[in-house]
Amino acid sequence: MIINSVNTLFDQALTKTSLSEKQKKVLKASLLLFSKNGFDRTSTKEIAEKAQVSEGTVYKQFKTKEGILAAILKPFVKSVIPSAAAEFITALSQANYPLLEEFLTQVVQNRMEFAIENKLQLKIFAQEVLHDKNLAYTLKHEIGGELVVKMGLALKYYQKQGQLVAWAPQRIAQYIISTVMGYLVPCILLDQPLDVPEASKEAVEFLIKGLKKNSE
Amino acid sequence: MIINSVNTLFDQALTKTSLSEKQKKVLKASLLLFSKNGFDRTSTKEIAEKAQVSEGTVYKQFKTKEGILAAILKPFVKSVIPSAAAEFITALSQANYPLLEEFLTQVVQNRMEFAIENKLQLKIFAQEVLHDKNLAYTLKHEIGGELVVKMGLALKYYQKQGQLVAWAPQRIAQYIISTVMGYLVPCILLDQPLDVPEASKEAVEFLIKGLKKNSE
DNA sequence: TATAAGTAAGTGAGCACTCACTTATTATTA
DNA sequence: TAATAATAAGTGAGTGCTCACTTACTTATA
Repeated sequence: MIINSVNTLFDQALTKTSLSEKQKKVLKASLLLFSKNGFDRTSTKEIAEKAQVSEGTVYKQFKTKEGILAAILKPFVKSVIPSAAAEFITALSQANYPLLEEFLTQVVQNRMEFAIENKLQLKIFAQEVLHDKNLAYTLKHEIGGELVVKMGLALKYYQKQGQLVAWAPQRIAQYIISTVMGYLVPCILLDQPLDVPEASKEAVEFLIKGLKKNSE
Repeated sequence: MIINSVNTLFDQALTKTSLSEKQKKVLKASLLLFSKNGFDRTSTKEIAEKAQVSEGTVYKQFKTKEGILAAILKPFVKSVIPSAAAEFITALSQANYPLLEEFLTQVVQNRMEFAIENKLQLKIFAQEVLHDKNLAYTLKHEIGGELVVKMGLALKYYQKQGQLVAWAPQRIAQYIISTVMGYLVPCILLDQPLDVPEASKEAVEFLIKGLKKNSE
């Protein structure tokens, strides 16, 4: 199998780097193999073959196999917080979304699209999180914590508006994330397509019901 | 570190087998090492050391390393469906067809306890699911499908009663599972304790709001 | 005494990684 | 501009090490 037009967002990110064509092929091949078979069940020989490159070339740029993994995951992880934060802010500040439902629809749909575009990286990240407690800790406290703070700003706005239950932002964020994950997990595990507009519509229907402030 | 009183339920299951003491120690050690470091990052030498047993002993009973994994996961996976199905039935019949909220509380609390008791196996299973698409397929269609059918019986009852929204049982089950998973994942990843009564109370509060039939 | 359980030193295969070398690209100078 | 030097990119046959698994043997049990 030849590697071409696999992961659009990933390809875009690659063009911005100063890597040679062969090195980019190494990263693409690694992304595919790691996500399919796992980091530990992928040999550097396999990577070289899939990238149509010698094994020495693999090691010219990336000093270790872990280095390849880092080169794949770092840009992804680093982009999660900024892109999500930006999404919350635009959704809010545009003031286009006076209703909680509109805000949620926009954010849920956008985050689902982001996840689908990065589903290979997400799968590799999940594999690593299950192997490395430090990474799990980072995910919860640094990434998760930061996201809750950013999202919390928006949530508090809707709580003041009386549209959203008065639960802790952390708790509300958890429900939003886990509900969205419910749609993403099968798609990531089985590499199936996801009807994002339909899924986000359904998810938001449930979330709104579960999170709206009951008029008393 | 010595292996003792680690996993109560696992220990109980072990006593029912015809394995020798040393073989049981092999399984216990493997359970701990696999869940902590992952299957691929655990060597049979490490297992033997942790079990205070020679490497040959490991291979007397379990012909391959995969065999050890199967001996750990099979009893767990096989018990998921029956124990859940039994729980749905007892939750319904014991309290003589309780309110949806009472049913959900009972089921959610019970399943959370089951998950916590088997969290090491669950973590190993998750690792494997991310590596093996066939296993992911089995999880979704055989295990998941079966559970939805069993749970669906109860859900349909509550739909007829007018207590539960008229969404597809598959969809409702997904929301229940993902909401519960939201509480379980951090605890499984970081090996932290979970206040099950509190967590299930919170989860049900949200689920009831999101899933109750709106009186029209 | 026969069968099972346990041992520890192998064994060969596969792995991540290296190194001496070749080829391509860029910089420098006549 | 052409020739050459200097640097970088790429190659593939190693290399040593770890790993899953075996085997010849010893000890315990029925």
